[in-house]
Amino acid sequence: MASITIRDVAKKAGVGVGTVSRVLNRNPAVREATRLKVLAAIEELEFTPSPIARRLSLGKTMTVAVIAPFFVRPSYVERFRGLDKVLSESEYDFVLYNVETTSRRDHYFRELARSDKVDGLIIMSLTPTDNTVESFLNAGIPTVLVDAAHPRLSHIIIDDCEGGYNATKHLIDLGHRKIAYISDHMHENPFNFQPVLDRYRGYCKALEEANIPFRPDYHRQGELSRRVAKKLAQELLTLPDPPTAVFAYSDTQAFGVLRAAEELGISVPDELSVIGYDDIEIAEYL
Amino acid sequence: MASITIRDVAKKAGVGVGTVSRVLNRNPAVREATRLKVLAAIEELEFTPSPIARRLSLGKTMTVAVIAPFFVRPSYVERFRGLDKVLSESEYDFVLYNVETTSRRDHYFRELARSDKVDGLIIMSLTPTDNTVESFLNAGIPTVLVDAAHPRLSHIIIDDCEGGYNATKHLIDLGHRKIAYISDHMHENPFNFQPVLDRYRGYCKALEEANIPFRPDYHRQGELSRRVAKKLAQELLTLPDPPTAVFAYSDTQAFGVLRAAEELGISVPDELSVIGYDDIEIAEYL
DNA sequence: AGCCCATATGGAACCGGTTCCACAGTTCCA
DNA sequence: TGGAACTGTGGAACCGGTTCCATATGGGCT
Repeated sequence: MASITIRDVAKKAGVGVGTVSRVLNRNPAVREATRLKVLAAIEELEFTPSPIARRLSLGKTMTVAVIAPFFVRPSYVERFRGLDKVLSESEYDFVLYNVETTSRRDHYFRELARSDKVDGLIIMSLTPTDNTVESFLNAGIPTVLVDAAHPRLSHIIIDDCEGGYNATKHLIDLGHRKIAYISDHMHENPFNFQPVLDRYRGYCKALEEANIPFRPDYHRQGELSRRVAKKLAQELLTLPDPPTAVFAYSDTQAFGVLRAAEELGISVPDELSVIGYDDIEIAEYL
Repeated sequence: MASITIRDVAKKAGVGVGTVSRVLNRNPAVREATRLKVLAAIEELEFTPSPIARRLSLGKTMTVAVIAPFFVRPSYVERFRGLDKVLSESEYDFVLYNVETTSRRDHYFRELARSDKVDGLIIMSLTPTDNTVESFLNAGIPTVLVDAAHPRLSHIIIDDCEGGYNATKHLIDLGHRKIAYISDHMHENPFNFQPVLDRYRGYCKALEEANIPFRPDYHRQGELSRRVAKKLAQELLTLPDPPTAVFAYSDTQAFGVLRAAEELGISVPDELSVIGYDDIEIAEYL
């Protein structure tokens, strides 16, 4: 309650505030005897330093922000686990900013470009504009993009074009020629998700290499949900000339495809090959 | 960068710092003309107030902490979405503390009992000791438990005993008498998860009411994973007198049961009834 | 003994807000 | 016309740390 400050400790230990601060920060220029006196006072008063005051005088926030769209999706959750693992061993907190609309995204981008709001920024699957990037750089905030790229920022990306290519190639190698692709929306794609475009490019490239003409009726787009994917798969599988294989943009959608096949009495993998993407934990069920 | 403070604004607008602060806080005791002068200066200098300094002088942290075990599990992720929805509309940030070991839990409990670390605390599925609760109350930190209870704290719980009862009763009503239960570990249960014990009690209660004797060989415990649940289900289904229905503690485990049944060529639901718990999103696939 | 330097320590100033007290300027009524 | 009451405003003090400068102390060297 009535909080105990470094000054109380200093008084009790009969030293100056600077000395207490040095003890707290493990500054070696403190005589052992003094250090013990201070530690005893800290112990006795049950003093713990105020992180906020520390942040103010240090000019650091000890906070890393993570901006991610749709953070309930399994592939993000897995990444958070990794972040947590590293950050929980450090002094840093991590604050999650979930983005579900472009206005929310822009809001956070503006907000966090304040140099004193966060010390570091991890942005997932969102590509900031040049102006926004400029504002991060000006504010001196280290920023890393994951699943997105920008020439002036560090980034980690998956080669989704290669991934889409490999998935499609695999189906071709299995002997398929009629390969459909169910993807997320490519054009009304509010965040310009790079992976959506890349996997599609990979799909086209693999077809082209195998001299299989691209069939627009084999490419369906829809919201990233099992329900919608199931509907799209039904459309595909009831075409006069249905595909023999389906490449799904995400594992979630692959489940929808499986469900549709099941309902239509089409056996997987005997009559239809299905391939997903992401390898979320539940995928093991397949 | 060279950050702009409220004093710079005050000088530029030709007013005192108190007035600038009042404008920022929408204090009505400021004459309109003055307010406009201040706003113009703010605009011109591109001033944005430092949240940390604000927190220090306010003595509030504007932060809500959420402590949860195994936050990658779908049922938690769904809850975070709800938290995010509310908090993102407020001025508060939310910081996630993931607990995977008891030492981590105790660490956070100790750490966060500092009155100046967070303004509020949400604890999921973990039951703090009386001493810990005392420390939260002393520090004046509003605390809410979710999926756990304590006489001195607000809490939200699911009646897991009732849930376990209903699930089991449903199977009994379908005509089953040989009902197995696959649960999480009940005794080497590091966090004393209440639901684990309650669902079990509900299961026993339903059996008892129907005069079905409890059979220890029908109750298997194991780690909360599909893989382990599958193994346990295999054991159950290959008993000399196998159950005709399985109640799984979680949906994740129910998937394991389905997988085991499939591999053994046992058809669900014709030859075996399976019921899960939680209704995570993927469960719809069933 | 006298001087210099290294080491330890005290404490004021600072980080950038908020708050509260004091005071100036108006308004209003006796 | 004097003064009480009210409104707006300036700015010092404060929140609780860190940092840096000044000073005290002690040892080693000539």
